[in-house]
Amino acid sequence: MPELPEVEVVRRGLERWVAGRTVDDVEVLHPRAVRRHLAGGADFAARLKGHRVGVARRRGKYLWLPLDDSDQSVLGHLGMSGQLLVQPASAPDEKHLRIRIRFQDPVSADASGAAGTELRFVDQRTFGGLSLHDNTPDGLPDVIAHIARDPLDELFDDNAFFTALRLRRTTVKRALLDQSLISGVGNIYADEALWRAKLHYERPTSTLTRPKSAELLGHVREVMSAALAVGGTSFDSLYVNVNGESGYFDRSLDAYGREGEPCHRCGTPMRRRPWMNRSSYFCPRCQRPPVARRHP
DNA sequence: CAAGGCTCCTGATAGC
DNA sequence: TGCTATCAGGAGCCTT
Repeated sequence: MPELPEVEVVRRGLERWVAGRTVDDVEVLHPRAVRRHLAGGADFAARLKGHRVGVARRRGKYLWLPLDDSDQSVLGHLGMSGQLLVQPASAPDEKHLRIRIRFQDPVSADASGAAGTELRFVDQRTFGGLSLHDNTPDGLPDVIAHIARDPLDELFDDNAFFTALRLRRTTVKRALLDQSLISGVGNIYADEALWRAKLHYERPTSTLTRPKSAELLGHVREVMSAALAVGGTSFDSLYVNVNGESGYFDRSLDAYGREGEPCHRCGTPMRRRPWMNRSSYFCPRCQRPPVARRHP
């Protein structure tokens, strides 16, 4: 389940292996993988062919490849189970291969070592996909203009985030997952940051003090930076990075997936609660539920 | 307009 | 054994 750190690992892989290469041919093997490209798979393939791709960029969980010679970008989202793999063209197709992008490689071997490889979008659950979009003046694909900057973005506005939290009538975990407020945080790192901050997931955002909000944001940054340092998290065989390597940050998770196991701070068995058609993991002692107020 | 719920999808696993 | 139910969940879209 790729969140910001995993997507950043993929972005770096794309920068290393794909930047500067020219698209030779595109095969769309599953229509759902291009469903955000409204003109369809054939149009997507035709429009990409012959274009040179630039350095991959990322905002939150979205990443995109700017096309050097146009004002458009190939936008990608990994969804639940998406992978972008750089594979030798001779490698057998993956079971869930959805899109293949071949490049025009020089006949003579170049220094990058990328010659002879192709980019593959593999996705079991088909929540992810690729699509082509016009860029905004900021160089952002237009369809993600509503996505907030992520907490590792140096232009992320901490004060605006605190103000928004105070004004929202919602709970803290919903706010962390709201990509228009702060992007890149998913269910796993939300639970991790809330555990570190000793905050219950249903705490109303309007009751957070500025220092507590700052502390929470600091924990979000720390947990993401730690994950990035080890190459992202992997919980099953579905997620691997751009070169097919699994991450291993899951060994150091404190909350997510630890139902019944002792809290790493106080030893109390961790709990899991159904929440928004998914799960929230928390320590019932360290993360006390908010006290209901009769007249808010 | 903000907030919250629904839905898309496949495969692993549990339970009967 | 083989079927069904449940769970994993990002984010667009719809309703309230």
